[in-house]
Amino acid sequence: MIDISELSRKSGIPASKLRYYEEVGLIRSVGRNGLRRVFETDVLTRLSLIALGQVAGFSLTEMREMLGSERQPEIDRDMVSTKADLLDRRIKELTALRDGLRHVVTCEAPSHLECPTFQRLMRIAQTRQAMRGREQKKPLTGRKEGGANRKASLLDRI
Amino acid sequence: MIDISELSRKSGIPASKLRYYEEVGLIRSVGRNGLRRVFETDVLTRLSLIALGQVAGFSLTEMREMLGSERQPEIDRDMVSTKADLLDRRIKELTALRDGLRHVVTCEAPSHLECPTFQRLMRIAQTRQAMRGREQKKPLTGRKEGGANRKASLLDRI
DNA sequence: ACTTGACTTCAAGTCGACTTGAAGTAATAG
DNA sequence: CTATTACTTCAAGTCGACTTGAAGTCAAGT
Repeated sequence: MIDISELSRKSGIPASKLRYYEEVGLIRSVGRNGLRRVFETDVLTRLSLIALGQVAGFSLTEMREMLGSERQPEIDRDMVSTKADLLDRRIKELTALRDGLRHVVTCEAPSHLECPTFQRLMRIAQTRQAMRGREQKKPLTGRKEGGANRKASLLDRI
Repeated sequence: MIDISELSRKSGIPASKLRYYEEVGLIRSVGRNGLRRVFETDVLTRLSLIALGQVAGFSLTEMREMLGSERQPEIDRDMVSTKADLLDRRIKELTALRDGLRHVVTCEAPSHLECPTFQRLMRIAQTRQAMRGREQKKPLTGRKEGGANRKASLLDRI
């Protein structure tokens, strides 16, 4: 049992962020001491899990769904698997990109625009541009109302 | 010489986005026909270049600096090189992550939290969390005033 | 001469993940 | 018994990259 400042200290996460995470249901406090939130120490693990998920490209919303509000966070294997595949594709793209960039640095074609490697790169970018996913997102909080659309997909993030 | 709707059609980029790009100085129109913007056809190349840059993790601000307002976009080799290195690091991270995720799917440790691979992963995430860059950003437009701080670094995007 | 349709500007909204600031409260130190 | 300090809430701001909407303008077609 620790309070928010200690959790903050131990996790390296600012208190505001912790409050935010609680607000959106990613973590929960087990009670209060006066006004002060009191957490169980195992939220530390959960926080690591969340940080990991973020690096892997999960959104907080996804993670809330995955981790559930369960005591023992049980991980959805299908979701993880899908994400791994997504990562894999992204890695391939980035690798092509990296090699392309490296090439650009050393390439001595009169102009990059005439260099075939560069042109292949540009085609990659175009392709990406073309396939923009259209999905419905449910808001994390209900704080700000309004209802238009922008359909950022997983592909944008990973 | 083409007008915006044709540029939009040919590039697959919505007109609003093209106007925005012009507003922030990424592309420029060579004149007007009435109110209508008129572009030179070679902005198409520039737009590909921009798309490419985005995939590579450049921000629009960076690209404005790199591409300059020059006719022949000359590319800054140092910047590209740096970006390639950044990409490289990111690729390594993502690879570790992907392998880790794959492992998680098949791992039969009683709980993921006890699995050493998983714990190594979590350490990666923690490390990332720890090193948050602090840099000054100049705003792209002067549209919305205000001056607090949030220091998203390149690392967040790539 | 007028309508139409495609453009124009400008301000404001959107999204996710937070941070910031003002105003309030409550456990502890003296 | 009051300060102090550390928390609390809630609304609003931030960032980048755009999109949306209202209101205006203009060239071309009838």
